[in-house]
Amino acid sequence: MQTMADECACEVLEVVPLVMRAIRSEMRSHRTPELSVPQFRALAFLGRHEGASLSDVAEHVGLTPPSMSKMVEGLVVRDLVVRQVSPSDRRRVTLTLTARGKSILESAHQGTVAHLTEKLAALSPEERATIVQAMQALRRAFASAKEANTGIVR
Amino acid sequence: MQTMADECACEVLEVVPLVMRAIRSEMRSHRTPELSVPQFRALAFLGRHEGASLSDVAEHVGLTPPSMSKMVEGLVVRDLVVRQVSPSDRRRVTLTLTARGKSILESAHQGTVAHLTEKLAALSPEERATIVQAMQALRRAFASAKEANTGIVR
DNA sequence: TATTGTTATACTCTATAACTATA
DNA sequence: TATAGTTATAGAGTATAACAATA
Repeated sequence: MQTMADECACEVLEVVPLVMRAIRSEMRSHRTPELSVPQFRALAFLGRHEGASLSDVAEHVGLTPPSMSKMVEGLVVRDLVVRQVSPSDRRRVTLTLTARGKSILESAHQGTVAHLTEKLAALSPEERATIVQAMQALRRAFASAKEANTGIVR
Repeated sequence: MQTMADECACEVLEVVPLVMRAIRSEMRSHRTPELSVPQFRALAFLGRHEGASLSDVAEHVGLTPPSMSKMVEGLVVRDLVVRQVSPSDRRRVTLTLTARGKSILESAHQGTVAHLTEKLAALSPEERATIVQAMQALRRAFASAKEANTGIVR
């Protein structure tokens, strides 16, 4: 069903940047502590993977190690993340959220979800259910092989 | 159904950045003529609205006029866009795609759709149909009142 | 005076290349 | 030699403020 896959791709290409723009602008607004989307994603990853290394986070967020090193430096200065040398392999660093980091991650998440929820309230319950299903499918299609190894064939 | 709207927002917040990353990386790859996502969106808008002013494009893409002015300067230098003073109101500029601009817009669109299609091929036809429906709903929820039609003409 | 666009300036984000420390 | 991370440097991309031209 090649036509359908193409149509689907076109729709995704048109709509995803639109939604992304809303997410970014909310994330950077002053209603919520100011975080860029990659910063938010890095904090969220650390929330789920306590003690991850710099490379782990870089790979998940999709940045090069130097860029991530710089981002982490900023997060450490802002007291959102603790960076420690790993005892077992002194080349590695171990990253964890501070209490403040956890709290700010949570606020940013809440604020953004609230804003999206407001927009989604214009839709019907059935449409929202469809969106949930679609997001789950897209997650399987686009998740990196490492983090969520589902049925992605090559 | 507040819970559902919240769940829906959470899913969107997790998955949309993931898909966006794939779109961006394809857009900037060398398979397709290198364009940033905002550049692509500006060209696509000009494809649909020939002779639009700088402010029109800035508003659609979501940039300030100075930023758009700079972007347009780059597109003019790359021979993708023509910038002319409007005869009726000499403060305005009239922007149009060059033949090269049209062709590069089309290549970028094709290349990105092909890449997305490849990823979506891992899903079932039913799942793709669900995604199409979800995208249509999201478009309604997030499109600016002014320009509901964000599509590319194919 | 108000509007349209540009210039000047500064800051964030990202990359590549070269380096340090450790294994 | 290979790996993990950092530093140095450069280039987009974006914003705000100030300006010029036109209405």
